[in-house]
Amino acid sequence: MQLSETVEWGLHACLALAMMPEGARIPAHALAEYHGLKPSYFSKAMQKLVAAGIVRSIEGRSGGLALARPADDVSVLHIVMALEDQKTLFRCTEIRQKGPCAAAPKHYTAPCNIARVMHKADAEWRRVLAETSLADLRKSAVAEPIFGVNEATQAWLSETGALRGV
Amino acid sequence: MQLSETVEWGLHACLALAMMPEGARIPAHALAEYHGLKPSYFSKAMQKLVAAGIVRSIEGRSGGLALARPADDVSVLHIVMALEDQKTLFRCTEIRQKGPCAAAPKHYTAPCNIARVMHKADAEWRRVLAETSLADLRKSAVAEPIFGVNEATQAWLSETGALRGV
DNA sequence: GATTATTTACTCGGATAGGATGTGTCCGAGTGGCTTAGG
DNA sequence: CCTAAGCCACTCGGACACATCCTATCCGAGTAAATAATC
Repeated sequence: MQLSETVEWGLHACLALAMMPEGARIPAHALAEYHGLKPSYFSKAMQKLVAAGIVRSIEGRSGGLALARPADDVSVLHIVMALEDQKTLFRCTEIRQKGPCAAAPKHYTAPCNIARVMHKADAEWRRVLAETSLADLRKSAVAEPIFGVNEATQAWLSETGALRGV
Repeated sequence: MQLSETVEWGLHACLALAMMPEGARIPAHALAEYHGLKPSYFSKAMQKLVAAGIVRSIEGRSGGLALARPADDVSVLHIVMALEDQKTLFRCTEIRQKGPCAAAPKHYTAPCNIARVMHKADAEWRRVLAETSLADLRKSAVAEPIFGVNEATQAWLSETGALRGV
């Protein structure tokens, strides 16, 4: 029942993309290496984000990945749902309509009280995730830098030449 | 990432147990048949609830299952967590500490902003589930009866003799 | 008739397969930049 | 020197294995009731 590990990857990757200057792009394998992740599987997660219209892929020799929309228009929920195939946490199979004592289907109009609670919790979960955008994450990330990481990142980017289109 | 189907089973089963008179018990296979579920796998879900101290199992010839605690002391969250092995939805593997640009571990004190958002959403999800107890579910279930189900249930119980210890 | 030992039917619980989903890897199609030949 | 064609390196995307967890099933250990034997 746990979220796929690619959710964490995708969130960190999107945050990194949001930190890049406008018009810049970075290859998927470089983004994976930067985060210490397996490039092959990481690219699969990126594919889902591309399919969802969150990330844009530039093909060709100096291609790479970039955000497809402004960071304000991408919420954490968008990313999570894209990577989890838009599935809800709880699924109601209407077992109350099964069994020897069930009534005719016409008598079941409203969802049962159990499904109501579960869906309410689900909605609250999504609400929190929808409240935070990539721009918010970028803002707090900038406000709370980790010692030396920014410098090391700049050096690594210029050293490897992973950043294109600047 | 979806919750196990046994979550729905366990919730409906616990609600059914909460509807029973004090001191009564019902065999697991009868509870499964009543809900139209596969008895063998259903019993596994019940085992988890027994291990969690939510359901009590009475052994022997006229044994069965019953709630181990008053319905007020069992929340929906308790049941869900028992069936999902107490796991959190999101798991942070601290990938920010990996990769070529990461700083020394001593510099990572607070959780990262991504983990904060995810855990906050997780907490809200749990909060909603913790707010509702089995007693609440029973109350609303009694207030919104489905046409004919109560009568059919009483008839089925006396016909099969599934209810013991009354 | 009451008590006790035995049988028996029925319960839960764990050990054991099968299937779906998440994880991991690889290679090919396609594109844009670089090289090079020509004007 | 400038232009244009061809080559090449590099990109993403999908096709292909492996592992883990969820799903499903069965059978055995153990218990309490029912039964039978005894006092």
